[in-house]
Amino acid sequence: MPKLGMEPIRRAALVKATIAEIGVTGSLDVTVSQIAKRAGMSSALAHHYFGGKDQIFLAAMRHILTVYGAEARGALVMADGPRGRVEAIIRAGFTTTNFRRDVVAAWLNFYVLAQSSGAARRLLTIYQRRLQSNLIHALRPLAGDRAADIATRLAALIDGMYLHAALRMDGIDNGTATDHLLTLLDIELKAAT
Amino acid sequence: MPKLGMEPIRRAALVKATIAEIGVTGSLDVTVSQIAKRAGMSSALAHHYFGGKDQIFLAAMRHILTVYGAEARGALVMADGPRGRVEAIIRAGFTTTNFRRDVVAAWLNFYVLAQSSGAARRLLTIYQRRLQSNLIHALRPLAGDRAADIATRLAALIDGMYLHAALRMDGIDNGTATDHLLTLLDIELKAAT
DNA sequence: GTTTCTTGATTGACGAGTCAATAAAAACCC
DNA sequence: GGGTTTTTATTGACTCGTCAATCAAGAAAC
Repeated sequence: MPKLGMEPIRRAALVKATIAEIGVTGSLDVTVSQIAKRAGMSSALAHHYFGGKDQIFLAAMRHILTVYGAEARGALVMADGPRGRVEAIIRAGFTTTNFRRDVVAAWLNFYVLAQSSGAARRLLTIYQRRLQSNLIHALRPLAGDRAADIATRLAALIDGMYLHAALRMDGIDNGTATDHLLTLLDIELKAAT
Repeated sequence: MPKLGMEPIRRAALVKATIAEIGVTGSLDVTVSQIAKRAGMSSALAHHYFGGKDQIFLAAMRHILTVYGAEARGALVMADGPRGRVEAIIRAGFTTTNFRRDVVAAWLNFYVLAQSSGAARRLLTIYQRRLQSNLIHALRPLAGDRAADIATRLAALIDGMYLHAALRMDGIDNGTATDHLLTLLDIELKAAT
């Protein structure tokens, strides 16, 4: 039965299954057995490849971050001009792939975990810094000194809208969320003295 | 030993202890025993008064919402003019009492829980509607038809800033968070055609 | 025959919820 | 008022389930 070179395949399957299972439960209260079963293997194998539950979840989150980063970078090179770049960054977070039910669930739990887990916090910091830096660079030609300030507000509104859209608060979906974000961008740039 | 009329006292102690314990753990993975111990009683008594873990946590969250609501209402009546009212609403969420480490932790976990628990979601909806409605009423004299739209953005930025401040993302604390929110208010009002 | 892969079985711990039993106050009865 | 019953408060001990992590052993490739 055993074929060679299974490690990367198994790892990928486990990561995928972890995200799916978190999506179903809505929380990190997911057993290794559930994950392993969905990934088509025994729980012992999951432990064998990842060592422990925490590391499985961190790998899953790292994967989400990677996909998100790749998508954002892709949109960034296709974008036209500074304004288009900011738009691309804003839109990246609300793509169908980055806004799937299970990915959203993972993100929310990730925020919670970042309070207590150093590893999670570090990962979050990386995401945050990258977002902030991308925004500032794109905004600089449009807003000069005010770029950093605007970027902070935009970044916070991105997360806020993501949260509201995730929980369908006030009937917000990813479409209206991006609309509001682009509106904010408009008035921020208009308000440049 | 047993004194009469203990129920409200015990309930309050358990609610308080629950929030504290969530603050320490950072998650809802808190045992009833831990909560009960901190509240100075046996875990059996906690079950006796609340029935189950879920209900203990819901009561804790209801308490946080109540305190927040009271504080917001109080600030609202003291506020001067429409603009002052909006400011009061914004500031209420970042008060020292509403921004304690343990309260923040409870909020984050509450968002996660709202994905899967109907009761939590209902509670969140109430909070959300009240915030939205307060904002709209305060904004109406200042922005007319645009009030609803602005309120949605403000509400989302409040939650976003709360999140960023909670996780100390980008060095944001509750002070700078409110600054950014007031800045958004300024430029939203300035952008009125 | 050694390395890679795989799992069933097991262990050990932990935790939610229940229950029977104890104790004190209150209410009732004469 | 003294005795009895009922109500409220309280807990230690226990049940039952779950789950992370380990391990020894089997099977296939090399």
